[in-house]
Amino acid sequence: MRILIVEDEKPLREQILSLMATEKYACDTAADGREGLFLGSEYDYDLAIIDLGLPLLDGTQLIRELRSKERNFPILILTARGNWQDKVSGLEAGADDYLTKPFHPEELRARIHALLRRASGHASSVLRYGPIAIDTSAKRVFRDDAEVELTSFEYNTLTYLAMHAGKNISKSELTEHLYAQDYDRDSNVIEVFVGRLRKKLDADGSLNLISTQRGLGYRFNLDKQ
Amino acid sequence: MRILIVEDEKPLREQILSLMATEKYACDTAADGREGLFLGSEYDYDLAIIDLGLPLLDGTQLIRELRSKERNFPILILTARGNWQDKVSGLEAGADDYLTKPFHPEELRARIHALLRRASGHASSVLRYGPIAIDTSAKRVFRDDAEVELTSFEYNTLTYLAMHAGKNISKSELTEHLYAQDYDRDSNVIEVFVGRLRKKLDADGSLNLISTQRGLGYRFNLDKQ
DNA sequence: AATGATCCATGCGTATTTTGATCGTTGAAG
DNA sequence: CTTCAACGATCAAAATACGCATGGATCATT
Repeated sequence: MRILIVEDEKPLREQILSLMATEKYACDTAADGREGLFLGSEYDYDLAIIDLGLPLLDGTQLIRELRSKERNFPILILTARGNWQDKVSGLEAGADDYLTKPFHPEELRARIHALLRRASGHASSVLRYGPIAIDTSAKRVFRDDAEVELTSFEYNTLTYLAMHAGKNISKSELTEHLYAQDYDRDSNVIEVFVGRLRKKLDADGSLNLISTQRGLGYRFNLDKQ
Repeated sequence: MRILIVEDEKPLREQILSLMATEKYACDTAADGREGLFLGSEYDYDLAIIDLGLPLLDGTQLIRELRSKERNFPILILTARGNWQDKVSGLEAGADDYLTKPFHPEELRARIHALLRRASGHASSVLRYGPIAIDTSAKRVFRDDAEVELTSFEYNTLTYLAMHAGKNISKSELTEHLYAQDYDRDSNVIEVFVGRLRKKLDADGSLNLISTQRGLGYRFNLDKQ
């Protein structure tokens, strides 16, 4: 999951960033609205966290611009306490949720998790695909009720594919969502991780869990239940 | 599109209903929260419009119940003017947008459109041309509901032609769109791929899927639906 | 420092793409 | 009605690019 953080106050920005890091989300940051607009227009994020009080381009305006460009990833806005009008104008501009500063890290984590879950069209936090179950809140994976230990990249790769079950996902789409901005594109990490996932979750290949469409990408082949 | 309307005041309910009728949406109505819960649990709507002030079961509670039952169609809530707390608790319960009463019919229409559009953002965008279906987000192609496996160049050639259905597309236009700039022009790759597409998708030629306009290019002959 | 995770380089096998040779079609000119 | 030339279709072989496995290097975390 790739997240855009637009926050002008450095300490808060860093705090959010490190929180996101513990969750293993790939993050890009912007310190003002204009930079946020650039990044948000340029890349396909899974979620954006936007402070409403921003220099150069107001948060509300930023959201409006992003929405008018058909960027429709979920947006969580941060507002100063008690500033009802701001929240509402933010929501009106197209934000999906808000959080008042100061906030508990735990709460931010929960809201982001909820937004990501909803955005992917899954209501429950346990995704079932035949014998494979993914608990997205605990970040644990099971095959036939036995837990399969995955590393965080293996887990992220799997969930991204599973949340787009049936679709061909190109390697570049995977790298874009699993890694932050500056990532060396020509590498075969993705192949390696897909290989590991196949080995760990479908060693004998009987599930045909992840198939490769040469030139088009990978496809998670189990139906959601 | 099927829409659930939960509103206790009869005049307003009728007004919304007639507005929705002009939009050709199929609507069910409920006059209280309990009835709303029954309908919302029973049927799979594309959207629900819910007034927060409801008899028998509060709107917020209704939303919570629906969400807990994994009904995740978008929900638009109606609130009395200036009742900030209500909006927020409604959004918190799982609503997607809100509108304050009284409202302009035009505004309700716009918001519903926006919500439906957003909700369909995750549905796969399938282009249908008679018996041929192209799922552009999954990059998969079907003929008469059976999947046809295409290679990436075959797929790209097909989608380019299909997205310009009815028009003559010259071979040079195709090469320009399928290849990076400097491509060796005198080659018959395109002919080969068109041949493969015809064989895979219309082996007996009964569809006349892609016709050749000698000297001008190729034409995809099915109408978009 | 030790452990585990992630990343990178290599070589191999194979699906896909490209080529080139040949054959079929078309439409205009003789 | 033929002939001809230009264009497109087809096929199989050749070239290529792609993905995979593997093992070792690097990086992060403890």
